[in-house]
Amino acid sequence: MPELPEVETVRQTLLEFLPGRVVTAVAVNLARIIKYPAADRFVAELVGRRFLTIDRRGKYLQFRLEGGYTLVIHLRMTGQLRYAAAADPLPKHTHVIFHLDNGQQLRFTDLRQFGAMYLAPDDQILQVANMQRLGWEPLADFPLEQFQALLARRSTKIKNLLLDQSAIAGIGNIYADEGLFAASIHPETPANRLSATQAAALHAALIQVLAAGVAMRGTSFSDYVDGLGRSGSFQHQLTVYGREGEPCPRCGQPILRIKIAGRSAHFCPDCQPRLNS
DNA sequence: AGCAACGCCTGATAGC
DNA sequence: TGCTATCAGGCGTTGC
Repeated sequence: MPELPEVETVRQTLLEFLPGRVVTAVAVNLARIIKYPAADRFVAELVGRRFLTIDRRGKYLQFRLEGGYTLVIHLRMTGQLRYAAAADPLPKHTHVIFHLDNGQQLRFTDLRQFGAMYLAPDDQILQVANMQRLGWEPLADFPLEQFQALLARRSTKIKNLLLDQSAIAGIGNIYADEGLFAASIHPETPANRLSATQAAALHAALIQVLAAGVAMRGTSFSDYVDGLGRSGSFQHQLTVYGREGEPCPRCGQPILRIKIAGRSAHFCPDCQPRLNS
């Protein structure tokens, strides 16, 4: 599933090809992907516009367009954005195709149809895409003391807090589990039971695993590929995610998987012990 | 306000 | 073999 490192890798890939290109036509084959405005207006307002650059905020891609508009795309679980030649075979579940003035295409493919697109003037796009709620950008703006203070006033399980996009933007299930293992913290620990030292270790661990994920061009665990359809390689570095029953890379104990708030959490029971009452 | 459960989706897999 | 049930989970919504 695309999290911060995967979305960042897609951004970097597409940045090599999209700036300067003009949208000549847009085919919307599944209208529910277009959240705002209605699909016909979405198409009408995109055609003729030129891509300027691409930004990322959390797991959201922001395509800056000529004329003061921004196109926001969220890949959710299985979304893929690929730059391809018009003659390349069209993958199944391709729901939106942006035709470009050089004959190439930007294609959005999404097996589970959870992905989302928004188009609005620059000064309205954050509200339209509900991005104003997003919290710290962990690789750019992640103040340690404020993170420690947030943990101290929240009682929810730390795994839930890491997945809360209004706290930290861009962490999903894979990097949450990997960060907690790297910091030796049990995923069900109440946030306000962590010491300042543990919070600092978690802060450092999150930055470390996210940066490693970017350096390895993402985790291709199931569906993820970059803007040219290429796999990442962080899946080979995973310590706990998807490794239920396999030995912990640190101590050899079998990795456990439990459910926390409906999501799976993977951890080592020896290296990530529960706090004593 | 904080927190948790549910719905949206399809393909892979488990179980009968 | 072929069917059905379950699971995967990001985020918006709903409700406690």
